[in-house]
Amino acid sequence: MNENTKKHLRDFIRDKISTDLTEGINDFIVTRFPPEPNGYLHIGHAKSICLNFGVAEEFGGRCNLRFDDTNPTKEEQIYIDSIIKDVNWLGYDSESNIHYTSDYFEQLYEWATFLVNKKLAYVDDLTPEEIRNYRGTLTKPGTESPFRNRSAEENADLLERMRAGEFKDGEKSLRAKIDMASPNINLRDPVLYRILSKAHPRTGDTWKIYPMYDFAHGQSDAIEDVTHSLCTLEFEDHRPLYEWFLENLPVLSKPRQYEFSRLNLSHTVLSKRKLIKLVEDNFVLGWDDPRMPTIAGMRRRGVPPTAIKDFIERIGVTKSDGIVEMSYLDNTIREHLNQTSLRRMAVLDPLKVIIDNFPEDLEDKLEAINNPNDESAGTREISFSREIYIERSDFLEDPPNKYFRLAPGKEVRLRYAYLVTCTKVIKDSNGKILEVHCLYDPESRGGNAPDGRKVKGTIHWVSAQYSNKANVNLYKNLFNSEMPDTGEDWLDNINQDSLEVRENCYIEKCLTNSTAGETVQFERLGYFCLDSSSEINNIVFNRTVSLRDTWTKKTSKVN
RNA sequence: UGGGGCGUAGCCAAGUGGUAAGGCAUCGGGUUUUGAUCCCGUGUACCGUAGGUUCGAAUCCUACCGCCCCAGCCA
Repeated sequence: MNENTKKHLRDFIRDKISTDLTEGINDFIVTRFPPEPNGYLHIGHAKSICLNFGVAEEFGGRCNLRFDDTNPTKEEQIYIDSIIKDVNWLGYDSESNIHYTSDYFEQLYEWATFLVNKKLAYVDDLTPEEIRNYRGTLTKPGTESPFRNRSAEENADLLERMRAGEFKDGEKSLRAKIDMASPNINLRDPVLYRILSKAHPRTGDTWKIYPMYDFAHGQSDAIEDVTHSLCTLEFEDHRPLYEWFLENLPVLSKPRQYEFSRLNLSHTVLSKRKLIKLVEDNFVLGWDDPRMPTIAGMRRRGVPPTAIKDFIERIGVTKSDGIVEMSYLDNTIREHLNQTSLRRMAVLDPLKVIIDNFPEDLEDKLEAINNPNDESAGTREISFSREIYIERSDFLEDPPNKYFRLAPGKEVRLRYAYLVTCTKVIKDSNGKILEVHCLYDPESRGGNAPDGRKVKGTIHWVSAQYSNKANVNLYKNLFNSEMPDTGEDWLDNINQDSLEVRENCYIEKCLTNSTAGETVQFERLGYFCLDSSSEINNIVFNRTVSLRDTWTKKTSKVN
């Protein structure tokens, strides 16, 4: 999709920004993507990334990458690094405009003392458990803390001593003085600062207290002159708090928060807690396991970033939460790869075919088209020989009607090579087919017979002599159920067959020059790319996504 | 049963008072040296339900129903 044909994206957020611009409420749009560096980015984050960076691009504004690093107990530098890499890979500038909430710790602290002096915040001695009990429930109002009415002077002193590290974790906290009876629980004197004796990845040991999300986010937006703070639906209840801080603090700009629904994808999980579980308990091989819905996993699987962006654009931005079918993502990936990927041949379940009337020592070099959708991709040479491999599923001794492949006495086209007819089947004592013998039509070089006879079936093949061996990883959905995320037994839904390793595959010679990340099509099979672990003596390919297959769909329906 | 949201075909989603876009999937058909791609066609959506206002309602009003989120010193 080039600039001219690219459709104009429209949704309630872009509509709002449009009118804000035309009505002069803003003259420059600033958004931000605010990940907490406590895990790898996944496809759900991609939605937020594409929205925030996309909107900034479309309206000529700016999008800040801001690490929301207010909780050192969970955050790590490796996550910061991975996030920068992933955002960049998606095609957005993640390096020249990086911000950290921790850069604002001093300012945030100053604002905390400001609230203390205005008697809008107080130091509470209640323990976390007591605070919970005092908070009330969804239907019962909370109770005010006995420490709620300390003097500004005492609070200022206590806050200073909290910062100085005079108290143990959990011993005291700073709370906003709002309304313990509010029907919105977020307004029942939310905690602003907690004591955490934990070194921070960036600020080290300089802080003993750390701001909570609610006290940090809106103010950070204000500091960065963010105009539209776009977040997911679960923060809707926090908006009154977000605004409360902006109204009661001497901030210089007034960002506005807008909420959209987060992405739910079928047959996978998209919560960081669950993804961490999959990694740490070795249900997958790591954050970048190709079965993971992480950006890193999809990259390793061979998914192009443009396909991810396109998918995000297709599903739209709304406030209604639904679940998008994984097949929709797969389909979008296929669509992109179909246009761009080079065609190659590989056999993943080899069955040897011997062409009895083909010269024994001849290496017949044939011409094959690299990409029928892109003439500029040109052609390549592939070597044909007397012994070749075909897919075991492309031969049937007793084929059903309309089986357009190889069978005894039947003729089939070997793609870009010759027409061959099966003459003999060799089996072992158990009846397993060991090899198949054929005769070829020497006049059919390239695939067409001079007499013009029609041969319906075309199958792929690889020369036994002029080829390389490889391992191929075939991936399926990580979860069997459509919505594994519901319920405590989500791990029971894991698909035990999500990874199938084919160790005896043959690939055409030129595939040895592949590089990781360059996805090619194995004709009639699907899209594949070299795995990052691949070595010259141990070539490994990953299946990105299969080709659509109406044949097996049709035959399995009959059964 | 406190508060905040959401309910348009299997899925996503336009629509903002004038008589239901589009994409994906499905199912047909055509082209094809990938059973892929491509092309053409294909959907009685009681617009959550029930009332009401109106000449006219998916759009406005009322009530009800269903689903999601909130009781971390997580974000």
